[in-house]
Amino acid sequence: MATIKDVARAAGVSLATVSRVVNDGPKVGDATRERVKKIMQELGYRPNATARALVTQKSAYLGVVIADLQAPFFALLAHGVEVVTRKNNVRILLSAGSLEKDTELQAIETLLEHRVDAMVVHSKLLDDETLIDFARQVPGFILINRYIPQIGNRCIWLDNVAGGRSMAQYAYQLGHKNIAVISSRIQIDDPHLRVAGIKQAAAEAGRTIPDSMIEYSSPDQEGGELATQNLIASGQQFSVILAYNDAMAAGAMATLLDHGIKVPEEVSVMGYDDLELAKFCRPKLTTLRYPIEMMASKAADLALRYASGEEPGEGLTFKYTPTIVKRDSLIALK
Amino acid sequence: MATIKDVARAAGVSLATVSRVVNDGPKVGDATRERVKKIMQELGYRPNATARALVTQKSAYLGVVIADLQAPFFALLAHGVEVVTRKNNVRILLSAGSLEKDTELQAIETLLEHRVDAMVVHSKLLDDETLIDFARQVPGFILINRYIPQIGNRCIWLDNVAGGRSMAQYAYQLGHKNIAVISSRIQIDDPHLRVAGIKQAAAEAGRTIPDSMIEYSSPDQEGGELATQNLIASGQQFSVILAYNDAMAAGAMATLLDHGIKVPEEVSVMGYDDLELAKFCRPKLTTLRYPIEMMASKAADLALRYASGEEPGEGLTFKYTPTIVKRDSLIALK
DNA sequence: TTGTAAGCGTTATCAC
DNA sequence: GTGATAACGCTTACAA
Repeated sequence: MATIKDVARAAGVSLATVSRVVNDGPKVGDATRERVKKIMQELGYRPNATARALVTQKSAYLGVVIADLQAPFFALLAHGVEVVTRKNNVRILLSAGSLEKDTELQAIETLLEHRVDAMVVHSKLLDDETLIDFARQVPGFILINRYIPQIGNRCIWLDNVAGGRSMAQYAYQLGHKNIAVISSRIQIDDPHLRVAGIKQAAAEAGRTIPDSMIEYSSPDQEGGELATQNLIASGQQFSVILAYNDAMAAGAMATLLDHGIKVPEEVSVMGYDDLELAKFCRPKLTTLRYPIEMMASKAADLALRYASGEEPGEGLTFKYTPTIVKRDSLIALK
Repeated sequence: MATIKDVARAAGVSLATVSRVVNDGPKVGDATRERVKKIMQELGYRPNATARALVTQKSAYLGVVIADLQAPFFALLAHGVEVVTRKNNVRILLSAGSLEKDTELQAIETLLEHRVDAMVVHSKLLDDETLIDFARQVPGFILINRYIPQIGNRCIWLDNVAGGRSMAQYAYQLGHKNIAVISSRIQIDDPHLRVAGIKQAAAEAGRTIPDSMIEYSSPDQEGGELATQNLIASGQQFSVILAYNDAMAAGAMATLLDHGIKVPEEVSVMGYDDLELAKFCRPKLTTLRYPIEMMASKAADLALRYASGEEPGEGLTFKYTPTIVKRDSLIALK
């Protein structure tokens, strides 16, 4: 592939001049400029971004660390980032960490070796300390879906307690008394926070949710089915199931239906995330909207700005609160 | 950030020695190796991948060009690539092209400026010529979802004609006589090829599908709804709708149901893609499986191998054929 | 086993 | 306006 040297030679000018032309620099004669441009065209010259990054000390890369592109949730996250990188003429360097501590660390380290200017990191397994450390090293380091007080202005996160709380509040408000919960057994904070929110709302309503009404399972459709089977088998009475996410909710609905229990007439179901499937399953899922795409865009925007020298505001915080999306799977209790 | 120089100085050795340690090179004394490693640790040294790429002339990047991470189809494609890159310790550089000719070109050019070793490109708008040109320039250039004979061994593609054909064959086989089609109005080849396949099967069955039974609309749920409304409004008789993709099929089912037409008892519906939503919508969608993830993995694998010098076999071809996934939306006509 | 030095393709600081 | 030339951080012959 042709280099700047080849172009210079062919055009009979110096490297410096070609460089100026490439970068639309000032102080180049019109005639020279045209000539050089023509030669670049002919030679199919493409400036080497790697070399450029080396000398300018900025890569124009934004690193993204997520678990797995297969999950629609992460795909949406990545898309939110992509939209703003495209606008800023920055490239995305992708690292999937597949929900293991070492892999997550590895993913971040690799990105750093590639000297990304900025990064948007989704990490649930690394310790606060490690993450704080990275944040101190890299100005453009932004955490998404996690809040660490010491680096609060580098965190974009969803208030999961508020989320759980508003789910339960809504159910109580519609007259439901016996709430069942199907949560995730994955060892991260989110499930606990959401359940805590639910319990808080129960307490505020002068009620309690017994532990026997809370099932933990894998956070997918199958997990939702299993959890719901357990709930039904236990013989307990409930008029609504609050799910950890939309997939589990869909699984719950399928299982209820299989048992001849009408949704939402006999038992209502509520999801969490508002992914595409919430609109496609039947009945359409009433759920909590997780504005992950918007949050990811915000994260990318912030990462890029901090990377280019902007100082993070002191007490700044970027907390998002999920909102209820009313569809057909949750109705008032008669 | 510490450089190799800093490490060398602190360890009292030369650059070369440090470099050898970093690369697990041979001929380094054990004592020296340990000392250098310790210093690297202390200094938090991270080899600069950019500099390394410059001198070795290989970036360890694989570029991916897709339209938009928001679409589950493309997310799956990206995931298929990611799985392979992770295994090969290669990084993904992502470029979204959002279905515009210039943007697609731009995306490829940018990737080339970053000197990706390999690339997996989804391009529907660029001319054959342009693409052939890129393929000749870059050994690791692989096209996905498109077939260009001149560079057949660089193409991973789905046989859309066979796809359309098997949809219609299956419908005829189940006793359906009047087939309606809802296709995509996007100006790419795929819709035409699929419709051609459908017509071919019709001809083979001694039937024809009048143009009035083929509706073109946007390839999403809304488009499916619109197309189906038109079909119903036209007053024509049909017992099955073959859709361009799952989203349109879901839209069709919704509209049929809204009109009090039972699916599949009165009208059957068949999708194309087998995305997640096919399992979540009700009735569950009978559809054609598009093994995009597997195809993407194959593409990445191939790209990486060609990039590292392996010669593309001469007559090699990588054609995939979609298979029918039987669920609940399509039944035999009584 | 270790060190020296050239060079990868750029940009940027000086001169002229 | 244009041209030398020194970096940028690393790898890799070639010497020692």
